[in-house]
Amino acid sequence: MQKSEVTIHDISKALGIDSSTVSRALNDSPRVSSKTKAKILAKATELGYRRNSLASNLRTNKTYTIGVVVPRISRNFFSNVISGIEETAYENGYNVIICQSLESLDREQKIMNTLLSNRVDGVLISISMETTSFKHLEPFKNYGTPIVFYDRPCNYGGCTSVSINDFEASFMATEHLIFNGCKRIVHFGGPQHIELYQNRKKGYISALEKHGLEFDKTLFLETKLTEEDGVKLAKKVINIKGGVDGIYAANDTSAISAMRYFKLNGVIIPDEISIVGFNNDPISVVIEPSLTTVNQPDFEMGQIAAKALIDQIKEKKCKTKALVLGSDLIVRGSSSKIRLS
Amino acid sequence: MQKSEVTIHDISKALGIDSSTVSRALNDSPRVSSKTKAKILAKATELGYRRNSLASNLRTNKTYTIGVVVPRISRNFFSNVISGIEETAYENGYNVIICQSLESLDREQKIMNTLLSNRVDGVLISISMETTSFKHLEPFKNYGTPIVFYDRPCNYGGCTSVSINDFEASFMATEHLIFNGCKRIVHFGGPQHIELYQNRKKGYISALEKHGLEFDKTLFLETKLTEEDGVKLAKKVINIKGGVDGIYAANDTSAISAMRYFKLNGVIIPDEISIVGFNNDPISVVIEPSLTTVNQPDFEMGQIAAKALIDQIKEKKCKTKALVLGSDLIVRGSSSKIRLS
DNA sequence: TTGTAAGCGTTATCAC
DNA sequence: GTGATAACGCTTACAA
Repeated sequence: MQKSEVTIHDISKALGIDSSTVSRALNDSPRVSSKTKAKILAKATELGYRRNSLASNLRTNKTYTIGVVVPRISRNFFSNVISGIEETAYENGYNVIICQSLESLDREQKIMNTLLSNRVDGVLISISMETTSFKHLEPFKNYGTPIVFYDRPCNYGGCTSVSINDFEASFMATEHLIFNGCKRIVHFGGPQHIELYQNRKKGYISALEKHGLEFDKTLFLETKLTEEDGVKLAKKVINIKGGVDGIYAANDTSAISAMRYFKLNGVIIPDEISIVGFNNDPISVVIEPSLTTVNQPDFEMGQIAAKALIDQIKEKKCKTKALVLGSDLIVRGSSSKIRLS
Repeated sequence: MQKSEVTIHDISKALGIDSSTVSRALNDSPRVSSKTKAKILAKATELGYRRNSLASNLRTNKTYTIGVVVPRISRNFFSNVISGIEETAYENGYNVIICQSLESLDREQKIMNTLLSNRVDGVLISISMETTSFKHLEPFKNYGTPIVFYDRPCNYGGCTSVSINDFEASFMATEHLIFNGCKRIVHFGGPQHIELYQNRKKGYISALEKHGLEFDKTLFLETKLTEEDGVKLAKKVINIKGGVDGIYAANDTSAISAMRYFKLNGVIIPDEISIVGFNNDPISVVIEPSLTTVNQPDFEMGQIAAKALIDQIKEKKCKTKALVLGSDLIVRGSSSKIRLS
């Protein structure tokens, strides 16, 4: 019931040892004899001492905390990335502070301000879909606080980006539809100021061209790829002149939402329209037919991004511009002319 | 390119105004004339000043940060709770630091230690499935740092718990199966040292008894309700002597996993076995047949828990022991003898 | 190996 | 309304 805040000075007084020695002992410095170290540690636990990180961080100008900015933690892909980040961070003695931008630039700016004020040692960020300028990242440069982008790479200040090869993955996905006989393939694209979605579009176009299919602008539909967008997109697809026999969506959320709309409206998948998504969301394997989709190494991406950031915090490593991970297409029922379970 | 850390002293020097006045101005104290306030603010932005929260927090012994401990952020229910927490926290000027226990007591203990060291102003926690002792919460009492439980209530130190009425929800769910003609209903239960799962079991038993169905111990199956558990449970159910015509699962994860196993093995749902889950996971509406499930006000739960905690941090409110929210059963195809979409 | 003393950046308590 | 000064709890030269 004591409202104590036991400090090193309390331990110091209790033992008649100077607080500097206590500090050293608690930090396991080799400059303290093991005898006194033991005495101090014992007293510390006895009194219920807990280091005050605030004071310590202020003094050392290190927080051992990294900020993680994520568009939306409820997306399975991102929550797996976060788990990977946490794993690596904790292994290296870093704490993680997670913030959701909810795809809003305004929130993202506020978040960056708080992270700055809290003097995080580094930031891992997947920029929001609204982010077009990087002004809110500038201050970090001045402070020498490293930033690493994950999933959505950015050409900014020579920062490292960790992602998959979106062009190639997109190319594969589109080509798969072509191999399955699709000739009029719609692409559900994301905001085109985001490099990631540009690359997915480019991969799509490139695959079309390789197979002698001309890129038809009316078959490219740009949205934020939310569940609501999925329904709107599905409606549009149904009304496209000349018909559509395939869809390559830049995420599963929109693909699944569209699929559900099609099913409710009697459009047979994959017989009438084949669909390929992106992210391998848990729903993609449950929906019927199951959704063909691009699988990314999400957990690993988190680990690698965290490792890269920590290396930069320790400034032992030179910055790698881009770390590119592999990905693979998981073929399921939604894209095959023969129905699979 | 400057490696500056602009402090109030820099502003102080630049203007020939004492740093204490600068501090007051930056905190919008009424004891500074608006003229000097304007001058200081202008200089601050000019120099790119950012408050050092570490120093400020150390001095004031307040961090305006609350720790959130969550079993697993990838669970839709929890990520929605988190969104609710963040919303309310930010509105009230609090930062949120999210930590995953991954249902491990060991991790939970480590997390609590870090939160303590970081001197969070309060903690919101949904205890892990392994948590049987509360020793790791003790230190918070000594520091006078309030703790609020959410989703999984606990009788500990007079702390507030925010949850739904699990007994009632469970009762409803089970009764619904009975109304649909089920006589041999299996319950997929969670760890019974957790109050939440005790209450769900009690609700199940109570509903059975009300309708003259005896509680059969062999129909109660306790696991951690993971996806893997769902498969194991489904196998067991198929082999239960005397057969089974209904399942009430304490979460959707296990229910959905079991459903998928049943479907692959030719067990027809709901004709042969009706199923009801818990949490209204996004998958529950996509799977076929869609899953009848208990819907909880997740986002709201987060808001309310955060509000309760913040009130206690400000010590303006007396502690309410328990805050109980409503819930409702969403009836879908998995529990009706007539198939629904 | 241990002690002394200064300081991290901010705010609170006095004065004036 | 503003200024001087001490203090929050910890770390780290430097001294002993």
